[in-house]
Amino acid sequence: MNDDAQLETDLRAEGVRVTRQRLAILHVLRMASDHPRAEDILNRAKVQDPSVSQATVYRTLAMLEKAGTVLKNEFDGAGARYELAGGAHHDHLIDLDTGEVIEFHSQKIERLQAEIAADLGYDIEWHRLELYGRRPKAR
Amino acid sequence: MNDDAQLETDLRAEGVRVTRQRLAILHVLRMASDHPRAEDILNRAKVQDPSVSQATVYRTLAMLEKAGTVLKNEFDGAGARYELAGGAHHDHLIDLDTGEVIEFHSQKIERLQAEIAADLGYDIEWHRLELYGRRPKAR
DNA sequence: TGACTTTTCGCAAATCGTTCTCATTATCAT
DNA sequence: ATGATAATGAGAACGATTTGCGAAAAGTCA
Repeated sequence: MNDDAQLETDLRAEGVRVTRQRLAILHVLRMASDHPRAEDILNRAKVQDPSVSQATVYRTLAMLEKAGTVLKNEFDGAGARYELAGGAHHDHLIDLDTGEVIEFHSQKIERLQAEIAADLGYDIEWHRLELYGRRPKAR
Repeated sequence: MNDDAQLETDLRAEGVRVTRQRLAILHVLRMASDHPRAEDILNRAKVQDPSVSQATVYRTLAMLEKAGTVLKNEFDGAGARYELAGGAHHDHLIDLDTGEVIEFHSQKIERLQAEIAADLGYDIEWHRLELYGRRPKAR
């Protein structure tokens, strides 16, 4: 149901112009099961519409991020990696050997974070929790 | 006891040449109670030794990081911020209004992280936990 | 559909923090 | 002191991202 046509409708609802390039980028994000970088998104979008440019990818991602449609992750090393928002909140575990990104969520940790911040006199606006590890070699 | 002279001794022990610039940078780190950026470190080090250059600051920080003497934090926005290692492990809470960095530690969260990773079949190599918040305005 | 206004686009140049090159200088064991 | 070698300063180079600008599309209204 939340197909490309739906995404298009959502864009219009926000008074944003629907362009071929934007649809191509959104399509890429919808299809992605990994957490692609801007460069990956550009390459994949070009398959659908060769006219998409780097600048447009960045501009569109920034715009979608502000709109809350995509999440921008700045993991360790290289550039940012993106994912479509929409699901439930989650944190990430990055496989140091493969670069694979695994999503997880812990209500307990979230609660503890809020407690800690409260004790220090703060309200959390957002947080970043990333675990970097490797799968132990079979022995 | 862990004064500049001590730091110098440590450097020599690792077979590293002790230069004026390196001592100046280490001195800055020792005096810093905040989490300065490379640029701040450069400016402060220049007070003690005007000959220190940007390149040397980065080279020295990279070297000290590898040696485990300093910790490099890549918080949201701008560039990396550094701190002398040596204390106990801790995570950070960044004040979104002032940029101030507050350190905290939670054994419970650490434990939960390890559990989660284990459940997913991973050993954590390191992690990054940052809380971004603001002090609620008095009302 | 055509004429018009506004947004978006592609391209190339500009940023920004950081890293590298390389000729010169400083450190340290002798 | 002297040489072998490592470290330095200045500036160019880098990689990811952003921006300025004239051209090309999208949305509007008749």
